[in-house]
Amino acid sequence: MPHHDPFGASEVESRRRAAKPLLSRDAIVEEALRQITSEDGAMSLRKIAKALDTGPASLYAHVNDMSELQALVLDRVLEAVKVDEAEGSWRDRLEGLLRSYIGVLMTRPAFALMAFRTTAVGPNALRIAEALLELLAEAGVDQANAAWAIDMLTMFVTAVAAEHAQDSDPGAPDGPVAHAINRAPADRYPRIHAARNEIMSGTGEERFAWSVDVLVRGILSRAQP
Amino acid sequence: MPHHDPFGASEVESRRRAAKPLLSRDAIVEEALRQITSEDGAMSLRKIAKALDTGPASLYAHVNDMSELQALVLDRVLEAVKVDEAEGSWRDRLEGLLRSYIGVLMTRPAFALMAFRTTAVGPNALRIAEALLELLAEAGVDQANAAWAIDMLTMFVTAVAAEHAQDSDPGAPDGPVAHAINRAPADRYPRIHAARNEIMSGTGEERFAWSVDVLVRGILSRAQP
DNA sequence: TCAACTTGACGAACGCTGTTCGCGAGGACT
DNA sequence: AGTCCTCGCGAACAGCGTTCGTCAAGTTGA
Repeated sequence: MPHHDPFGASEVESRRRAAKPLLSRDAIVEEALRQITSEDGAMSLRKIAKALDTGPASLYAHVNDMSELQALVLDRVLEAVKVDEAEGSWRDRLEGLLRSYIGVLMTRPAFALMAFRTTAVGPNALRIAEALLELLAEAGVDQANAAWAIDMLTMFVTAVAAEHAQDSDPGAPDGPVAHAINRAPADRYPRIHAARNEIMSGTGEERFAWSVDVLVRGILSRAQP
Repeated sequence: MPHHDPFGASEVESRRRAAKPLLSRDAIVEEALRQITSEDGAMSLRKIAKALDTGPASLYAHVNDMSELQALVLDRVLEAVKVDEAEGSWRDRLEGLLRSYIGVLMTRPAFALMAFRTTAVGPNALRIAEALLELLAEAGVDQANAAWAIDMLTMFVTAVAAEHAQDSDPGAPDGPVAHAINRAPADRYPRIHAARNEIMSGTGEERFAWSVDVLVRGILSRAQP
C-alpha cells in the first residue's frame, strides 16, 4: 500500500497487546469451565485458545499440561460442594456432604471423569477431606481408620459419579446390562437368573443411600471392634 | 437405533481370499490384546490395522465401534479371573476372588481403564457375578442385598485398579498427595495435619484388605439387622 | 536516546486419534 | 458369459495435545 493515508490506514499494531483481555491462568480455567458447561460439554486446548483469540501454544505459558488444567478446573468445580450445610446427627451430615459432593460431580459428565482421572489435591479437596475427618471423629472413629475411610468414601463418590457419566445410563430397563442379564442361561447362571429382578431394581437414589449405609456400617464396625 | 450387543452379534463372514491371514473378529481382539500387553501398552485402531496388514476402515467390517472392541477385549481379559481357586471359608474365598479380579485388572493400566469405562456384561463378567452371588448366598445375605452388593464390590475393585493405573502412583512418599498434605496449613486443616501420617500409611495390600473388610462388614450388617 | 537483551506470545507444523465415504475388484447368481 | 451386488479398504476428514522457532514488546544499561 504505497499511498499514505493517515485516516484510511489500519491501526498500528502496537495497540494489539493491551486491547486483548490478556491471557491469564484464571481466564483459561474460566473458559474451560464455560465450555464444559456449554451444550456439547467438551473442552479442548484448541477451542479454549480460539475462544481467547489466540493460538493453542499460548496456553502453555500459563499451564504446563492438559492434566494440570483439568486439576485446576476440578478444584474450581469442587468449590460448589457444601461441607456443612446439612443438619442433624453426624450420620445425616455425612450423608448430606456425600450427596452434595456427588451432586456436583454429576452436574456434568466431564466433571465426574475429571474427578476420577486426576487425584484431587487442591484446596477444595482438602476442605472436603477435613470435613469428612471431622464427621468421622464425631462418630468416634479413630484417626487411623478415619484416614483410610475418607479415601474409600471419596473413591466411592467419584466412582459412582463417573460410572453414571458414561454412556447414557447402561442400567436402563433395556440397556446392555438388562440385555445381558436376560440373555444369561438359567442353567449356567442360576443365581443371576434368580436375582435378575433385584439386580436391576431400585433408583439411583435408593442405591446411593444403600451404599452409604453399607460403607458407614462397615467403617464403624471395623473401627469399634 | 436399538442397542447393539457385541456378544450377541454373529460375526460377519469374510469373503476375502485366503492369501492373507484373513481378518476376523478374533484376530482383531487378539492383536489388540497383544498391543496392550506390549511395551508401550496402548492399542489403537490404526496400529491394529497396520499389524494386520490392512487399512483402518477394514476393521469396521468386524467391529462396530472402538467401545465395542474394548468390551470384547475386556471380556477376553476377564477370562483370567479365578472364581473358585481360593480355599477356606466363604470370607476367604470372597477375598481370594476379589484379589484375583483386581490382580488381573492391574497387570496392565489399560485393562483397569477399560474395565472402568465399559460396563462389563460379557460371559466372563457374568461368570464372576454368578460366583459373587454364590459366595454371598453362602454368607447368608438375602438375594436383594446380594444383588446390590455385587455391584458395589465390582465397582470397588474396578475403581481401585483404575486409580492405581493412573499416573505413576500419586500416593508415593513424595507424590502430589504427600506434597498437598504437607503443605496444608495446620490451622486451617487441623485434622488433616494431625492425621497426615496415617493418611499416607500402609501398603496397597494392607489398604485393600482393610477395604474389603469394611465392605464385607457393611454388607453383612446391612443384610442381617 | 538509542541499542542490546530478555521475555513470552503464537503461527505453523508434527504425529496421533477414531470414523466415514466411495471406488472397484471379485464372488454369486441368471 | 454376462450382469449384478457385496464388501474390502485406500484415502480423506475432522479433531486432538504438544513442540519449535520466530519475532515483537518491554526492560535495562550506556
